[in-house]
This record gives sequence, structure tokens and C-alpha cells, in this order.
Amino acid sequence: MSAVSTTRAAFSSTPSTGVRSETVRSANLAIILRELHFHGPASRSELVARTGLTRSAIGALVGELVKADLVSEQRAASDGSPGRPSPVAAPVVERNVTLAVDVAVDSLAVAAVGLGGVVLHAERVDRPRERVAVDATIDDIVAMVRRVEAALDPGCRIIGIGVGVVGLVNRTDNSVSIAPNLGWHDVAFGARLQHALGSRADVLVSNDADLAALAEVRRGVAAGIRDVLYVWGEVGVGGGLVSRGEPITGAAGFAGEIGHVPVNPDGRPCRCGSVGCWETEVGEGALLERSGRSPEGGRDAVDALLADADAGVPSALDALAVQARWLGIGIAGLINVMNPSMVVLGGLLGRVHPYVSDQVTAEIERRALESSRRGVVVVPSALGGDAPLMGAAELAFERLLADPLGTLRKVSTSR
Amino acid sequence: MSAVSTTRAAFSSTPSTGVRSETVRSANLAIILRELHFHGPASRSELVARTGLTRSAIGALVGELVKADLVSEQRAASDGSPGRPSPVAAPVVERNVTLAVDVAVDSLAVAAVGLGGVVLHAERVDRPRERVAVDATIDDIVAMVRRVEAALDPGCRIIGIGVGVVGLVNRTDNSVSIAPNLGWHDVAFGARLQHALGSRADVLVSNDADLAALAEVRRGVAAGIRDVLYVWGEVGVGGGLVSRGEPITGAAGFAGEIGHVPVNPDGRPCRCGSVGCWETEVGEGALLERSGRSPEGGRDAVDALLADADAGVPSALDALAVQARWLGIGIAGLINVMNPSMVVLGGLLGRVHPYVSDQVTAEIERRALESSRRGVVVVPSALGGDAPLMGAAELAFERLLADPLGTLRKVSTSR
DNA sequence: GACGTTTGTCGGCGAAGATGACAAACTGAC
DNA sequence: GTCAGTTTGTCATCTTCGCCGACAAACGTC
Repeated sequence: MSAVSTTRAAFSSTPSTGVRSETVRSANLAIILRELHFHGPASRSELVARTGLTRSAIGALVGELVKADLVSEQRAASDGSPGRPSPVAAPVVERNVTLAVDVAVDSLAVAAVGLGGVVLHAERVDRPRERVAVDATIDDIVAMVRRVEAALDPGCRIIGIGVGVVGLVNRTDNSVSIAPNLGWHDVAFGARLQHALGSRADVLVSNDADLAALAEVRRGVAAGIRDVLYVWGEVGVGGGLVSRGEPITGAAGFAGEIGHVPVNPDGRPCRCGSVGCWETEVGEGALLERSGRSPEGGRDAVDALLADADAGVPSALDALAVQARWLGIGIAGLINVMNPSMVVLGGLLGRVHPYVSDQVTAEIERRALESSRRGVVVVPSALGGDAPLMGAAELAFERLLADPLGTLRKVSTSR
Repeated sequence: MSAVSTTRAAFSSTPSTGVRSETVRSANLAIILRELHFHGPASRSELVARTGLTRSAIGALVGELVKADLVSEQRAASDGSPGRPSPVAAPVVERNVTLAVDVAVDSLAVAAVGLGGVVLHAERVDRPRERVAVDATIDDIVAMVRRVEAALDPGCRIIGIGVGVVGLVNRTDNSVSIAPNLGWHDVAFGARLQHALGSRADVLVSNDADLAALAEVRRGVAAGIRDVLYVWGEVGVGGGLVSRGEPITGAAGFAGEIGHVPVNPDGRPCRCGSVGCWETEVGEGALLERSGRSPEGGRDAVDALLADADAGVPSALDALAVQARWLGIGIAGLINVMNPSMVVLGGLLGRVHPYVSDQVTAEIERRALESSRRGVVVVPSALGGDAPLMGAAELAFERLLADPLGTLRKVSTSR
């Protein structure tokens, strides 16, 4: 019956392709690799229990993964239980690597992440305003990638390259439609970066808030939770919606722009051209302005504001209270839309969480339907500012995890 | 390679169960039955082309479905093309039936729908306010079901029973959490109806707006479209969100309550306890009130209002213009959240579509991000008031379509 | 009526997982 | 230290399922 439910989720609607026998192999290899990637090393017998497959099947499957150098097996550490010890299968971290890139407003980051989600090397550099142009960005990324690659195991394979960008990203062609904070507009960023890097592995580009959500659902506070609302706020406010454990991308990948939901018809004009967007009430600018600071103050001003709040300065506390109210209003609406079981606040909103949490909860209780909000918890991000970077790595792993051997064939031949 | 993408969508995230050989059979049977259910009769060679399976596989699979009396094969009508004609496989409509029930505010409907989506019998009765209680509703449904069943083919199987209710429905236990318009609160409606019907087939309960969305995506204007925002408005406003062809249900099935997104913090109180919900601006009551009518006027008042609009009466046109503006504001926000490729207006909102369409589009252009709204069309529902009923039938078919033979075994033995 | 074309059918093949017997490896008690 | 008990890996065999290729059937055309 569990097989039935798998099938159900699997080959759901619309005319899909027929399933061949080989698909079974590929799917089972994928399941095992996913298990190891997300939950760490596991003994063969654990794998048997979790997948419902037989010992022989697991043996053959793990063997194949070992042969492909995706998995290594070690003798079990004897844990005191009776019976023959089961060898532990672990992902081969150092030789199966993705490159993650985060193009943020005022910084650039590159990381090499090994299978299993281990960060092997990471670099983040602040960058001045004049290095924000597309060409300069690509040059800087290439230089950082070269440095990071130099430190990697010489025998390692680059499985994929994931890139997060502060802006609207078209997932169908990896282009950046618009990135107001960078001044980019209709840039074929994925293709250009791929070319500049010498096209070794596929470059996949996505919105950084979406990636932060992905990271948080895969490895952060929301690990294992199937319906999650992730709210990422810095200068702008974005979000990632996760339903049934899968990110909602929308038709072209633009879904999750929750910062531009109209919440206040009499509100301020938004840089998107509309009026009263949620972002104009809960973004960094609004918070700073309400506390009497310049909305352009940036990170330093936020730090000062939070320090004031800790010290009990009324203007800071008031600004945070107003922020909390609008935050709660917007989240309540999204809870009604999505019925998540967890709301995660990331970026700046993760930092203000301790100051606003009570009032946000109160506002949710006032405005979200009792049924929809039952059991919802609002928590701060666990991964902090590196969430988009970690999400980019996961994005790049996705292909390998879906079809391990098939992907590997392509990766190996492409070098 | 298409096999890869299937796999990807299929066994995607989180530790799923291992896949056995039999899963393949079950999945392929499901694919063929889905194809016939949604796209109507198809020749064997068409099935070969669409699934990518071989002639022998299709032959065996169709044969098995024929043996199970789910599919019948007829000699092809010779269409003038050379070559041996391919027999046409068609769903066996009359012998594989679901019962669909719609519990609306002022009416009750029951239908028998055959495989392929053919309505075999349908009944809808208006009902007075005093028959709204749970027990009376169940009695009425049972009586209607008996009448409908009497007209069915004696050899037919009841695959499942789908029920749509105007209210918040917990999908995990088929209970109605709250249905303000019916005065229901925490009713184990699914279980009680199942018991009253003598528990022949499984009863599945869902929100009527969600079901309307399902129907519209399966067989209505949105057929084949993968990302759809369905907005259902009558007295209240609900919605169905469809992402990648699958309805978004949320953690407990409450997702889609888009009527309670806060859009106007200074607005009127909503019956949900909040203030300025979208529903208070675009629901039937608001429309009627703005035109100078009683908000309780119901269907007759709406008819009169639309007649006035046709005649060019200013108060009616003004009321519709305000309605259009708020409609556009809300839809724009949801477009930013979901990035759908189609927006469908159902119920009352489907009726007002011709009057508000231009202004809604204008408001969307003003408020939704250019990328997110690119290519979005706003269309009225194709199925009208029967959409929830049709959706209920589809809900009941879902299990059969996911695992044809397995479901049939349970259904047959349960009689 | 012969020919070309398209399609169903059937037997054989290979891949994948299940099954069950047996061996291996570890714990713990005497 | 040995032996029973337990758990697990391995191997040979079986079943299921789809693919492949050969052949026959059914149709249109000339």
C-alpha cells in the first residue's frame, strides 16, 4: 500500500511517459543516494528498513553506487547490539562536488559543497557598487571559482553549478529577467557564466530566496517538513513556497514574489511600480525609516537599530512593533493561501524574529483562519545568510540525485 | 532522457519507498487509464506513440484493463489511411462509476459519473434553510444517492464517492472543520456519510472551491495547463491553487482560502474575525451593497444587478468597477505569489467576468511584476456551477487512476 | 489480385527484484 | 573460552515486466 501511495504521487496527472524496467533501477539508486545525501551515512540494514527493499537488492544497489565512486562502505563500528554488524554506506564527499554561487546585493560568494552537503571550501567577498555590472560579476565569480577549485581533490567531479541571484530568474532558460538591486535586466546570466567558466558542468540559476527556502527545507529548521512558507527579507522581501516537500516554482520559475502582495492600498509606492506592496511595509527600508534612520542605512543601521532595541530605546521598539504587525498581516494571508505547517523567517527577518515573534503570532491568531493556522510555528532560519548559497548547492545536486548513473555519465564525458 | 525526467518528477524528495517491478506494471496501467479517462478513446497505436511503450507492452496492458472491465476495445472505423487499422480502446463508462455530491449553500447535488467523465445521471435540488443541519443534509443525500443509483447499470461498480462542501475541510480525516454558511463546526462529515450510505465505497470530502479548480484543470478551460490560479467567488471567496498540474492542498488540506488574504487593513470586518479580507471587498455582499442593494439579496439580486449593468445603469456599473479594482488587486498579489499561466474565475466571479475583465487586466498590469504576469490570461470558468460536482467525481476517480487493479480489488471485495 | 504499409501477436531475451537457504560476524551467558 | 542466539551479507533460483525481432493479419492502392 505504501507502494501505491508512491505511485500516486509519482505518475500523477497528464500524459506522462511510460515506465520501463530500467526506470526501476534508476529510481532505486536515486532513493538510496538521496537518503545518504540528506540523512548522512546509514548501514545497509537501515537502508533495507527505510526503503522496504530486500537485502540482496540493497546490496546490489549500494555496490553499484560504490563502483561509481558515489558511495563508500566501511565496516560498522560495533555498537553493542547482537548480530552481524552491517557495513555503513556513506556518501563520497570529496570526489562528488557541486559549486554554489550566491550573487547578493553587496557580496559575492562561492562554495564547493561535497555530496552529503559538506562545505569543502567557501569564499565570500564584499563588493563595491562599481563591481555590480554583469561582466564584472562574471569575472569575479570565475576568479573565485578558480581559487576554490584549486583547493579541491584532484580526482573530484564537478556535478553541477548552482547560482542564486537577487532578482527574478526565469528557470526555463536560467536568465535573469530583472534584478533591481543590481540594475540587471534580461541578462542571459546562466549561459554567459557557463561560457565564461568553460562550460564544464551545467549552470542552473535561481532566485536566492527560493534557494534559501530549499536549503532550509533540506537541511535547516524545516528539514523533513512538507508544507513550508519561507519568508526572506532584506532590502526586498522574497519567499519560497514548499508544498508536499517540493518547491512551488510557477510557470516560469517566478513564483514566491510574496514581497509584492498588495497589503495596503493607501501605502507607499513600491519600486516595482505598484503601491502598498508588503515589501514597502516590512522591508529593511521601512524598518529603518520608522526608527528615524535613513532607509538606505544598510546593515550597519540595522545593527544599530537592534542594539537600541536591546537597550530599550522606544523609537527602536516602536519601529519593530509596527514591523511585527505588518509582518503578521502578510504571513496570516499567506497561511490562509497555503496552509503550511511551518513559517520560516530568513535574512533580516530572521534577525528580528526574537523582537517581533510574539506580536507576529498574535496577528496571525487574529487574522488567519483557525483551521489553517492550527499547529503552525513561526521560527527563524537556521542557516542564516548562507542559506541561498547552500540552496544553490542543493539545486546543483538535484540532477545527480534524480538519476545518479545517468548524470554521472554525462558529467564524466564532459570533462 | 524522457525516462529521466519522468523519474525526476516521480520519486523526487524525501525518503520514499523502494520501487518494485510490480510498481512498473501498476504505473503503466495507470498511465493508460488516465490517458483514456482524460483524453477519451484512443487507438492502440496512439497509445504506443503517447507512452513510448512498445506494441507488445501496450497490447498486454490494454488486455489486462479489458479483462478488468475498465476498458473495451472496438474495431477501428477505417479512416482511409493505409495499413492495418488499430483497434480503439475506450473507457467502459457505464460500469465504472463514481458518485459525486455537492453540498452548496442553497442547494444539494448528486451525480453519477462514468469513467471518462461522462455524467450518467445528475440531480440538483434547492433546499430551504431549515434542511441545512448535518443530519438533514445526510438524509437528503442518502435519498438522492438511492434514486441516482437505481438508474445505474446493475453490473456497475461504485469506484468512490466524492463530496464537495462549502467550508473548510480537513483532508486528513474528511471532516468539516467549519462551514460558516451551513453553521457546521467540527463535523466528521465523511465518516457519518459513509456510515449512512452503508459504507460501500470510500467517501472523500474536500472543499468545493478546490474541487471546482480540479474540475477546471482536468476538463475545463484550464485543461492541460500546469500552473493555474482558480478563484471561486459566491457569498464567500475561495480558491484552488494548482502547481505542476497538482492541486496544492497544504498541510491539512485547508490551502486555497484566498478570500481571507488581508488586502485592506482599514476595511470592513470579515465574518472570519479578521478585518479587510479580500472577501469583504469582492464577495457577493460587497458587490450588492455597493450597487445600493441588500448584501443578503442572493442570486436574484445579482441577476438584477447584472441586468442593470447591461442596461447601462450607473450604480450597477460603478459597483462592478469597484469590484473589478479589488479583484485585480487580489489577483495581482496571487500572481506574484504563484506565477500561474492562467487565472480562472468561477462562480459569481465567472458571471461578472465580461463586465470586469478589462479593469482586472489593467489592475494586474499595474500591480503584478512584469515577469510574473507575462502570458497570464484571465478567463471565466467553463463548467459553471457544476464545477464542484465534477471535481468531486474526479476526486473519487483519483484512486482508481493511480492504481487501477489494486483499487478494483478493494472495491469489488467490499460489496 | 499483387504490393506496400501499418499494426497485432508470439517467442525469446535481459534486467530487476523477491525468495529462501546458507554462511559469516557479532553479543552475551555459562 | 566456547557455544547458543541473533542479525546480516551472499548466492542461486524464480517471477515479473518490458524489449526485440520475426511473422502474420488487415487495410489501401494500383
